[in-house]
Amino acid sequence: MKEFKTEKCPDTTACPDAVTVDVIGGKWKGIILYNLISGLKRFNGLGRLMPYTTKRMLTLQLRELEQDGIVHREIYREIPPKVEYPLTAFVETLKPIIYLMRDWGDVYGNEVIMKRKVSVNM
Amino acid sequence: MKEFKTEKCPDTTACPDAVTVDVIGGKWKGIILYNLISGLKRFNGLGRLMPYTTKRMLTLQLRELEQDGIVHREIYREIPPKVEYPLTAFVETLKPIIYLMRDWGDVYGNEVIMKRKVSVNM
DNA sequence: CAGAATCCAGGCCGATACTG
DNA sequence: CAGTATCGGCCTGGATTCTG
Repeated sequence: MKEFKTEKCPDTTACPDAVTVDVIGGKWKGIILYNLISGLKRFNGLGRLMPYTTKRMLTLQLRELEQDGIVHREIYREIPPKVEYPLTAFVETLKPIIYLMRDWGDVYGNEVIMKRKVSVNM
Repeated sequence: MKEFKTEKCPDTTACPDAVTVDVIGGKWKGIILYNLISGLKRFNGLGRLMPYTTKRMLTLQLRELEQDGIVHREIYREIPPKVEYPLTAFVETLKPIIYLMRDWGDVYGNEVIMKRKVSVNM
Protein backbone atom coordinates (compact mmCIF):
# COMPACT_ATOMS: atom_id res chain seq x y z
CA MET A 1 0.00 0.00 0.00
CA LYS A 2 1.49 3.27 -1.09
CA GLU A 3 1.37 6.25 1.16
CA PHE A 4 0.88 9.84 0.22
CA LYS A 5 1.05 13.09 2.04
CA THR A 6 -0.30 16.14 0.33
CA GLU A 7 -0.97 19.52 1.77
CA LYS A 8 -4.64 18.75 2.05
CA CYS A 9 -4.27 15.13 3.06
CA PRO A 10 -1.51 14.52 5.55
CA ASP A 11 -2.95 11.20 6.63
CA THR A 12 -0.56 8.44 5.81
CA THR A 13 -3.09 5.75 5.04
CA ALA A 14 -5.45 5.33 2.16
CA CYS A 15 -4.63 8.56 0.38
CA PRO A 16 -4.25 7.70 -3.31
CA ASP A 17 -7.82 8.59 -4.13
CA ALA A 18 -7.44 11.85 -2.23
CA VAL A 19 -4.48 12.76 -4.43
CA THR A 20 -6.65 12.27 -7.47
CA VAL A 21 -9.36 14.44 -5.99
CA ASP A 22 -6.73 17.07 -5.36
CA VAL A 23 -5.76 17.03 -9.04
CA ILE A 24 -9.19 17.20 -10.65
CA GLY A 25 -11.34 18.30 -7.75
CA GLY A 26 -10.72 22.02 -7.63
CA LYS A 27 -13.68 24.33 -7.65
CA TRP A 28 -13.71 24.82 -11.44
CA LYS A 29 -11.38 22.11 -12.72
CA GLY A 30 -14.12 19.72 -13.67
CA ILE A 31 -15.79 22.24 -15.93
CA ILE A 32 -12.50 23.47 -17.30
CA LEU A 33 -11.42 19.98 -18.25
CA TYR A 34 -14.81 19.23 -19.67
CA ASN A 35 -14.65 22.27 -21.92
CA LEU A 36 -11.03 21.76 -22.92
CA ILE A 37 -11.68 18.14 -23.83
CA SER A 38 -14.41 19.27 -26.18
CA GLY A 39 -11.89 21.36 -28.12
CA LEU A 40 -8.90 23.68 -27.94
CA LYS A 41 -9.75 26.98 -26.29
CA ARG A 42 -8.08 30.25 -25.48
CA PHE A 43 -8.44 32.13 -22.24
CA ASN A 44 -11.45 34.29 -22.88
CA GLY A 45 -13.13 31.63 -24.98
CA LEU A 46 -12.99 29.32 -22.01
CA GLY A 47 -14.24 32.09 -19.78
CA ARG A 48 -17.23 32.65 -22.02
CA LEU A 49 -18.24 29.03 -21.50
CA MET A 50 -18.14 29.57 -17.74
CA PRO A 51 -19.98 32.81 -17.09
CA TYR A 52 -19.96 32.37 -13.32
CA THR A 53 -16.21 32.10 -13.10
CA THR A 54 -14.05 35.17 -12.67
CA LYS A 55 -10.90 35.63 -14.70
CA ARG A 56 -9.00 35.46 -11.50
CA MET A 57 -10.28 32.00 -10.61
CA LEU A 58 -9.88 30.81 -14.17
CA THR A 59 -6.25 31.83 -14.08
CA LEU A 60 -5.59 30.22 -10.72
CA GLN A 61 -7.21 26.93 -11.64
CA LEU A 62 -5.54 26.80 -15.04
CA ARG A 63 -2.15 27.38 -13.42
CA GLU A 64 -2.72 24.48 -11.08
CA LEU A 65 -3.69 22.23 -13.94
CA GLU A 66 -0.60 23.41 -15.78
CA GLN A 67 1.60 22.73 -12.79
CA ASP A 68 0.21 19.22 -12.52
CA GLY A 69 1.03 18.66 -16.17
CA ILE A 70 -2.54 18.31 -17.35
CA VAL A 71 -2.84 21.36 -19.58
CA HIS A 72 -0.19 23.26 -21.45
CA ARG A 73 -0.06 27.02 -21.69
CA GLU A 74 0.79 28.05 -25.22
CA ILE A 75 1.64 31.71 -25.48
CA TYR A 76 1.61 33.40 -28.88
CA ARG A 77 3.61 36.58 -28.79
CA GLU A 78 1.17 38.71 -30.71
CA ILE A 79 -0.78 41.84 -30.21
CA PRO A 80 -3.44 41.44 -29.05
CA PRO A 81 -2.18 38.57 -26.91
CA LYS A 82 -3.28 35.02 -27.59
CA VAL A 83 -2.94 32.15 -25.14
CA GLU A 84 -4.22 28.67 -25.81
CA TYR A 85 -4.63 25.83 -23.38
CA PRO A 86 -4.09 22.53 -25.14
CA LEU A 87 -4.36 19.37 -23.09
CA THR A 88 -1.21 17.35 -22.58
CA ALA A 89 -0.75 13.65 -23.23
CA PHE A 90 -0.93 13.16 -19.48
CA VAL A 91 -4.60 14.01 -19.47
CA GLU A 92 -5.28 10.76 -21.28
CA THR A 93 -4.57 8.92 -18.05
CA LEU A 94 -7.33 10.93 -16.39
CA LYS A 95 -9.94 10.71 -19.11
CA PRO A 96 -11.44 7.40 -17.98
CA ILE A 97 -12.08 8.96 -14.58
CA ILE A 98 -13.43 12.20 -16.00
CA TYR A 99 -15.79 10.35 -18.31
CA LEU A 100 -17.03 8.09 -15.56
CA MET A 101 -17.63 11.13 -13.38
CA ARG A 102 -19.51 12.87 -16.14
CA ASP A 103 -21.65 9.81 -16.74
CA TRP A 104 -22.35 9.40 -13.05
CA GLY A 105 -23.37 13.03 -12.80
CA ASP A 106 -25.64 12.64 -15.79
CA VAL A 107 -27.43 9.69 -14.23
CA TYR A 108 -27.43 10.50 -10.53
CA GLY A 109 -26.72 14.22 -10.30
CA ASN A 110 -30.31 15.35 -10.11
CA GLU A 111 -31.10 12.63 -7.60
CA VAL A 112 -28.39 13.87 -5.27
CA ILE A 113 -29.41 17.48 -5.67
CA MET A 114 -33.01 16.55 -4.90
CA LYS A 115 -31.98 14.73 -1.73
CA ARG A 116 -30.14 17.82 -0.56
CA LYS A 117 -33.05 20.14 -1.23
CA VAL A 118 -35.38 17.87 0.68
CA SER A 119 -33.25 17.81 3.79
CA VAL A 120 -32.80 21.56 3.64
CA ASN A 121 -36.55 21.93 4.00
CA MET A 122 -36.72 19.83 7.13
CA MET B 1 -26.85 17.57 -22.57
CA LYS B 2 -28.16 17.78 -19.06
CA GLU B 3 -27.64 20.86 -17.00
CA PHE B 4 -26.93 21.12 -13.33
CA LYS B 5 -26.73 23.93 -10.86
CA THR B 6 -25.26 23.23 -7.49
CA GLU B 7 -24.21 25.64 -4.82
CA LYS B 8 -20.59 25.35 -5.85
CA CYS B 9 -21.21 25.14 -9.57
CA PRO B 10 -23.86 27.52 -10.83
CA ASP B 11 -22.64 27.32 -14.40
CA THR B 12 -25.30 25.80 -16.56
CA THR B 13 -23.08 23.98 -18.99
CA ALA B 14 -20.93 20.95 -18.56
CA CYS B 15 -21.54 20.44 -14.87
CA PRO B 16 -22.23 16.72 -14.43
CA ASP B 17 -18.64 15.94 -13.51
CA ALA B 18 -18.65 18.82 -11.04
CA VAL B 19 -21.65 17.27 -9.29
CA THR B 20 -19.68 14.08 -8.86
CA VAL B 21 -16.72 15.98 -7.47
CA ASP B 22 -19.09 17.61 -5.04
CA VAL B 23 -20.26 14.21 -3.81
CA ILE B 24 -16.92 12.47 -3.33
CA GLY B 25 -14.52 15.40 -3.37
CA GLY B 26 -14.86 16.77 0.13
CA LYS B 27 -11.75 17.28 2.13
CA TRP B 28 -11.85 13.87 3.82
CA LYS B 29 -14.45 11.95 1.84
CA GLY B 30 -11.98 10.07 -0.27
CA ILE B 31 -10.23 8.64 2.75
CA ILE B 32 -13.48 7.99 4.56
CA LEU B 33 -14.90 6.04 1.65
CA TYR B 34 -11.66 4.19 1.20
CA ASN B 35 -11.70 3.07 4.80
CA LEU B 36 -15.40 2.24 4.87
CA ILE B 37 -15.08 0.16 1.73
CA SER B 38 -12.40 -1.91 3.39
CA GLY B 39 -14.84 -2.85 6.14
CA LEU B 40 -17.62 -1.71 8.45
CA LYS B 41 -16.42 0.84 10.97
CA ARG B 42 -17.74 2.80 13.88
CA PHE B 43 -17.07 6.43 14.57
CA ASN B 44 -13.93 6.29 16.63
CA GLY B 45 -12.58 3.33 14.72
CA LEU B 46 -12.76 5.40 11.58
CA GLY B 47 -11.17 8.30 13.39
CA ARG B 48 -8.26 6.13 14.48
CA LEU B 49 -7.53 5.39 10.83
CA MET B 50 -7.37 9.11 10.11
CA PRO B 51 -5.27 10.64 12.86
CA TYR B 52 -5.11 14.04 11.20
CA THR B 53 -8.86 14.45 11.09
CA THR B 54 -10.73 16.01 13.95
CA LYS B 55 -13.93 14.50 15.27
CA ARG B 56 -15.66 17.62 14.15
CA MET B 57 -14.64 17.23 10.52
CA LEU B 58 -15.30 13.52 10.60
CA THR B 59 -18.84 14.20 11.76
CA LEU B 60 -19.46 16.89 9.18
CA GLN B 61 -18.16 14.84 6.28
CA LEU B 62 -20.01 11.73 7.37
CA ARG B 63 -23.25 13.69 7.62
CA GLU B 64 -22.81 14.93 4.06
CA LEU B 65 -22.16 11.43 2.82
CA GLU B 66 -25.23 10.30 4.73
CA GLN B 67 -27.33 13.08 3.23
CA ASP B 68 -26.22 12.10 -0.25
CA GLY B 69 -27.29 8.54 0.46
CA ILE B 70 -23.82 7.03 0.32
CA VAL B 71 -23.40 5.91 3.90
CA HIS B 72 -25.98 4.95 6.47
CA ARG B 73 -25.80 5.94 10.11
CA GLU B 74 -26.76 3.01 12.28
CA ILE B 75 -27.31 4.00 15.89
CA TYR B 76 -27.34 1.35 18.58
CA ARG B 77 -29.03 2.62 21.70
CA GLU B 78 -26.53 1.29 24.16
CA ILE B 79 -24.28 2.62 26.84
CA PRO B 80 -21.60 3.37 25.89
CA PRO B 81 -23.01 4.55 22.57
CA LYS B 82 -22.27 2.68 19.39
CA VAL B 83 -22.71 4.09 15.91
CA GLU B 84 -21.77 2.25 12.76
CA TYR B 85 -21.45 3.60 9.25
CA PRO B 86 -22.35 0.92 6.75
CA LEU B 87 -22.23 1.84 3.08
CA THR B 88 -25.51 1.90 1.20
CA ALA B 89 -26.31 0.14 -2.05
CA PHE B 90 -25.98 3.49 -3.76
CA VAL B 91 -22.24 3.50 -3.18
CA GLU B 92 -21.95 0.69 -5.69
CA THR B 93 -22.62 3.19 -8.44
CA LEU B 94 -19.62 5.18 -7.27
CA LYS B 95 -17.19 2.33 -6.73
CA PRO B 96 -15.92 2.22 -10.32
CA ILE B 97 -14.94 5.87 -9.99
CA ILE B 98 -13.41 5.45 -6.55
CA TYR B 99 -11.37 2.48 -7.68
CA LEU B 100 -10.15 4.26 -10.78
CA MET B 101 -9.18 7.23 -8.66
CA ARG B 102 -7.34 5.05 -6.22
CA ASP B 103 -5.48 3.30 -9.04
CA TRP B 104 -4.60 6.60 -10.67
CA GLY B 105 -3.29 7.94 -7.38
CA ASP B 106 -1.22 4.80 -6.89
CA VAL B 107 0.41 5.17 -10.28
CA TYR B 108 0.69 8.93 -10.73
CA GLY B 109 0.28 10.40 -7.26
CA ASN B 110 3.96 10.66 -6.46
CA GLU B 111 4.68 12.07 -9.88
CA VAL B 112 2.22 14.90 -9.33
CA ILE B 113 3.48 15.60 -5.85
CA MET B 114 7.05 15.74 -7.17
CA LYS B 115 6.06 18.22 -9.86
CA ARG B 116 4.53 20.46 -7.23
CA LYS B 117 7.55 20.33 -4.95
CA VAL B 118 9.83 21.24 -7.84
CA SER B 119 7.87 24.32 -8.78
CA VAL B 120 7.68 25.41 -5.16
CA ASN B 121 11.48 25.58 -5.11
CA MET B 122 11.64 27.83 -8.13
C1' DC C 1 -6.79 39.87 -25.14
C1' DA C 2 -4.97 37.87 -21.16
C1' DG C 3 -4.03 38.56 -17.35
C1' DA C 4 -1.90 40.93 -12.43
C1' DA C 5 -2.70 43.50 -8.13
C1' DT C 6 -5.25 44.81 -4.37
C1' DC C 7 -8.86 44.76 -1.08
C1' DC C 8 -12.01 42.53 1.64
C1' DA C 9 -15.96 39.48 3.44
C1' DG C 10 -17.43 34.92 4.40
C1' DG C 11 -16.76 30.50 5.61
C1' DC C 12 -13.90 26.63 6.26
C1' DC C 13 -11.65 24.35 9.48
C1' DG C 14 -8.60 23.47 13.65
C1' DA C 15 -8.33 23.73 18.70
C1' DT C 16 -10.49 23.33 22.81
C1' DA C 17 -13.97 22.39 26.10
C1' DC C 18 -18.18 20.19 27.30
C1' DT C 19 -22.13 16.33 27.31
C1' DG C 20 -25.36 12.14 27.55
C1' DC D 1 -18.20 6.29 22.90
C1' DA D 2 -19.90 9.53 19.89
C1' DG D 3 -20.59 13.31 19.44
C1' DT D 4 -21.93 19.03 20.22
C1' DA D 5 -20.67 23.97 21.10
C1' DT D 6 -17.99 27.79 20.73
C1' DC D 7 -14.25 30.69 19.34
C1' DG D 8 -11.01 32.46 16.27
C1' DG D 9 -7.49 32.49 12.41
C1' DC D 10 -6.69 32.14 7.89
C1' DC D 11 -7.44 31.13 3.44
C1' DT D 12 -10.63 31.00 -0.48
C1' DG D 13 -12.59 33.41 -3.65
C1' DG D 14 -15.48 37.62 -5.35
C1' DA D 15 -15.29 42.55 -6.89
C1' DT D 16 -12.78 45.98 -8.69
C1' DT D 17 -9.06 48.32 -10.81
C1' DC D 18 -5.01 48.49 -13.58
C1' DT D 19 -1.60 46.91 -17.44
C1' DG D 20 1.29 45.38 -21.59
